[in-house]
Amino acid sequence: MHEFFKVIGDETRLRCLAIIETYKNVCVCELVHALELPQSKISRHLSLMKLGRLVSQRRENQWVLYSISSDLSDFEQKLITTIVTKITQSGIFKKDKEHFLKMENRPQLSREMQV
Amino acid sequence: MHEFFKVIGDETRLRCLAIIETYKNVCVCELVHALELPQSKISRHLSLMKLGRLVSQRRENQWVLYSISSDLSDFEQKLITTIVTKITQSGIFKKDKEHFLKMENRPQLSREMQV
DNA sequence: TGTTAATATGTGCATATCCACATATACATA
DNA sequence: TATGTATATGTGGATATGCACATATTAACA
Repeated sequence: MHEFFKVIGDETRLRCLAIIETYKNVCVCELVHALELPQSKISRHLSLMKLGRLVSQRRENQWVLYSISSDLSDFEQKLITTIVTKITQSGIFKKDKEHFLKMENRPQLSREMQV
Repeated sequence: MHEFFKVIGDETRLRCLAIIETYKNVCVCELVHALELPQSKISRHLSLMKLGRLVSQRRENQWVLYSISSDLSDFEQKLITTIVTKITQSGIFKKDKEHFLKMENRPQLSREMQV
């Protein structure tokens, strides 16, 4: 249980989680644009989140899409929803979302939702 | 926000939090007995939790009583309740509680609740 | 096959975290 | 004042974490 919180106890990972939870299937380069951080940094944090079973990945052509892991417990699922809902109100996340949406040539990815 | 999760992203701190949330006003030596860990370890983790504003302390005679901080946001308060309720079901916490209750010469402290 | 875009990883470094052990401090009481 | 109990902290060492930079890997496509 503490492992779960350890994973989200980092700003970069929390911001990634919020974008992924919001847009459902997000590739690395979109996160790089949204958070304005080096690609290697994003990639490594995603690896950690994958190790912690918070997210899973699948490849779609040249992109690797990350999404919230489907084999989380109901408790963990609900926690993520609750937390992300809260984060969404913060200034940082609003900027991340802006940057995400303003990204030029955003890849056409299969998403469950477009916000 | 991630700071909050960083604090509870540690097993010792999560166990302390659960005992404190359950028994309301808990001294260090009770936690030492409950978790069966060295006093200095417990004390340091409590310091971290205090730094993170999760708990506050007050002295009562020779004891220092820790309790859940009262100036947490509603959101954080509710999170703690939710999380502790979940932890309470785990084997580790049941043992901690047992040890807490079996402690000999448990100091007579002012508690809001006796479980 | 060569090039480009997307992603992952090797590496070295700085810093943070966690721990045990010893010691200091605070309080109560004889 | 001396002693015992409760708590906090100094210290050094082991390990983990986070980062930037460079490079490797994978896929698409000319």
